[in-house]
Amino acid sequence: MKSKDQNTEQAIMNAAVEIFQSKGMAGARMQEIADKAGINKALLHYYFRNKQMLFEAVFKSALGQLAPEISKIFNADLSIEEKITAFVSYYIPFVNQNRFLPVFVIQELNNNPVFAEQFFSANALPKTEKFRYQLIEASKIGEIRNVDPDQFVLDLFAVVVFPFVGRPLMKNLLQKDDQGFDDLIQGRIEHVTTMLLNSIKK
Amino acid sequence: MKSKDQNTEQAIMNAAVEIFQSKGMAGARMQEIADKAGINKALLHYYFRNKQMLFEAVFKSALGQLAPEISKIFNADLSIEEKITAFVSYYIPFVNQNRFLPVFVIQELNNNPVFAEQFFSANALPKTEKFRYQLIEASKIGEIRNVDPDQFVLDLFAVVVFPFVGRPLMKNLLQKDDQGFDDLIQGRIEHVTTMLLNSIKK
DNA sequence: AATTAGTTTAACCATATGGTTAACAAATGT
DNA sequence: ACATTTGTTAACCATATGGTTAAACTAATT
Repeated sequence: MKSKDQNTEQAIMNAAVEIFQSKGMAGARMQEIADKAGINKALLHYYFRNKQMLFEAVFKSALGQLAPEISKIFNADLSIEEKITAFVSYYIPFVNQNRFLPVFVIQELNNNPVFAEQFFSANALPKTEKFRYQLIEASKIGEIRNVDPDQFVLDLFAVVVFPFVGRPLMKNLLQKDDQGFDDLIQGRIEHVTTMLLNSIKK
Repeated sequence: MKSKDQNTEQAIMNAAVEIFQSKGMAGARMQEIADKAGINKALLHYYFRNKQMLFEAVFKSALGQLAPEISKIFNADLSIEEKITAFVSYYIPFVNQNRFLPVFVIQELNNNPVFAEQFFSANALPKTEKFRYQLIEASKIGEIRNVDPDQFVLDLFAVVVFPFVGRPLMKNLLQKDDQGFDDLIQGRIEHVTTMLLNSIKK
């Protein structure tokens, strides 16, 4: 085998990430991915039988890292504050390094029933029950403000994920350039942590 | 002219909304839209010259209602609390009635440069400067906690928009069925309002 | 009844696109 | 050395898709 085999596969994955990210599954073109990877289109089908399989490979590789870690945090033996802090501190930098993921997931989950099915059945999702239970208990004993745990988990993901999903929109709305928005993301871990903790403080 | 002309156009728009929402611009098929509208594909091109124009028509019709109202709220002569309350109370029900919008915007803004350009140049976006200025002033005089106004506006949109964008994801994560998630949305206006106000309270 | 303008359709066209084939090139094993 | 396996390419194919055309149909208008 040629020495290139590893590099080629990686080159394809990298190219696919970019194209899928910016065009979505439906909008992505195999030719464009091949071009960006600097190879022939047939070679794409040699490494990844078809578009769907390439798509899945790219996707799983990125998501496989994220979900278990989040699950671990939520189910660890930590206080609410610690979990929120850990979640935010882990999630934001990760997504910042894998910006294509959220738009990708959102996009395909909304558009692609086959994908959705596989996605959910692949136990890719973190379990949040324990954390939500913790919230209920804490509010019972008056440790935190009375809050619907479902709403709070929704808030948690919202403030963390949305900046990446809505980046083009918010960039414009807040009149930032790319640098300025990146700076905002940089400061987001701290802001979001205190803001979330504040919102449930008694 | 036949009496049907209005109905046909509306039927097309309705069909297009559904298809564009669930498939995105790239994934939508003119044939499918025609089928759903109960007409011939050629008739689609008779009413809307091409896919792009149909897309824009559908989009503008929905967004045209939203942006001005948001702008009005942010620039009105209201207190911070009143603005937050008004924003949340208006935005959530509206998006709930036009669920395709956020995914639509996010999707195309991330994928379709032509769309992005038109979208931003059409002054479709609310101006938030005044509101952000208000936040700065309020924190200066100690009326609210010291908070980065950009981050807060980001939070504002995040907690309001994300549930609709991330619906399939969060529905699963929180183990809700459609009814359950709708109930959550229902309670969201109140939750989000208090949570946001709480997060900046001294 | 004939004309006209607007509406609708079936059939068609050009092209883009996902995917295949067959042949060639480079490693690898024997 | 040579046969075999693996990697890579150019050319090709079938189909899906956006869009067009020309003719038919409908309903007012003359």
